[in-house]
Amino acid sequence: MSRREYNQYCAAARALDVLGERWTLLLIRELLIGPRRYTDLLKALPGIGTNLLANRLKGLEAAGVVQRSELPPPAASSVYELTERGSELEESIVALARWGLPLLEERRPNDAWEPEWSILAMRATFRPEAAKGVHEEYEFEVGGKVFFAAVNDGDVSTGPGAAKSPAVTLRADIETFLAVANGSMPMQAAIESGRYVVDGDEAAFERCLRIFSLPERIRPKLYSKSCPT
Amino acid sequence: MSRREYNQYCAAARALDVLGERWTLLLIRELLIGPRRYTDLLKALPGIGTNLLANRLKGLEAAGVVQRSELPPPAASSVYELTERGSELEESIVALARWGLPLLEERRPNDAWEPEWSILAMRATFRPEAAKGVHEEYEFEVGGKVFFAAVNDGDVSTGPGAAKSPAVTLRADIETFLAVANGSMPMQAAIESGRYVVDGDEAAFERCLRIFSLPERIRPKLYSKSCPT
DNA sequence: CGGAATCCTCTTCGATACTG
DNA sequence: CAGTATCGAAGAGGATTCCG
Repeated sequence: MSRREYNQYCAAARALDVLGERWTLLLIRELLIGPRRYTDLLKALPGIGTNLLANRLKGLEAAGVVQRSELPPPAASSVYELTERGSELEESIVALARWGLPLLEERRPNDAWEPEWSILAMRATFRPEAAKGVHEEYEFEVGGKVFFAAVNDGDVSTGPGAAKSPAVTLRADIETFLAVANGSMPMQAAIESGRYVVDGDEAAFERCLRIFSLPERIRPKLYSKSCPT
Repeated sequence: MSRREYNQYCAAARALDVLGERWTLLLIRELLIGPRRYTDLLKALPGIGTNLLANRLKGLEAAGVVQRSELPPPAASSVYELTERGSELEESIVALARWGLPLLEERRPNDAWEPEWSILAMRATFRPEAAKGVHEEYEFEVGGKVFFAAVNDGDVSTGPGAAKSPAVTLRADIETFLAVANGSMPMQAAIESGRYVVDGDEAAFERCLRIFSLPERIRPKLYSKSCPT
């Protein structure tokens, strides 16, 4: 019952033997954000089908990429999480995401979106050259979910939860957050409409925007769609 | 007739909508080495099946990742090559390959291997910290195929063909080259057996080995297999 | 011979239903 | 909540044929 393999003595092919099936890399993306229960994963991956999820988890567990762990008694439930080896996939997934950014354009009617996905997206849009000498944290609250980005010179770490001491806090509803993020709504307009709220140091806010801006080449596409003149 | 898509407003998911099908990333790996004719691709991807290859190429062409171009009259034939956008996948594929290196272990009986694959493999095993201050080229000839690596401080470029002015030239048959590369045969033994020939500056040779060595953590696995004592 | 289109079988996917 | 069982639909893989 061996999984289909490529039979090539090539590191990329061997990686794809483990990761190349449908859903697998998205499942790992989900676990990169943090440990998740089975049903959380089902919800975060609409369309996966419960048998496939179970198969993938089993395969990844056998491959040493994922492990189960039991939560302590009060919350008697088990979660899936990445092993250390699994966490090393972050680099690959962020690289893929970076390549995929120009494909994002506007959100389509059936597109799912979870605020947590920003946590990885920000690592993909992070521009080290704009972050030289910057040491500060930003906090976000989108659709009720809180996450942070901690910039440290040319480096960034992001995650769920609050920042320790944010220089700025940004709050928005999902639609407004996405419209600003993908460039189809100017930040200025969003703030004036009251649907985007910024608290904290103004200069830090400007830095935050520069550090996590989308690559320039995809902005024109977006603007030309939403502002056809 | 729409391809299966994930319907997630997420850069990684969008990238996988284009790249996630079976064979696609390996096909791109092949084109990263250089332009290829249809039949070259069939040979380099054993098992793909001609209809799948045609489908994948069509899909990637539609996605702007691959383009066809006609060679000038003498060699009246057409080749497939990556567009600029397609070439930007190098980072993602090298990241995947780097993650897959520990899975390589020994070559299995049915594993295909092409000398050209070293061209990408060397970008995956390249260790920038070992290449600080180094500016020189290495040339390789394996199974009759020639390729080079040009190290430039913390940077490397690799490709098919001869180096301009190699500091060292390494020559070996396929089996010996692989055995040394994956650590199951000591370089010393290979040279002494006469199946591995090194020409040029001795110090440069040592640097070359350090710069492109496999990560330490996978070496013990290999040695314990081949030297069970 | 290079570059596919067609046909046929087998596997995998995806959705729903069902179970501890 | 966390999966297993089932089954039609889509995709993969191999062989063969077709066209220039």
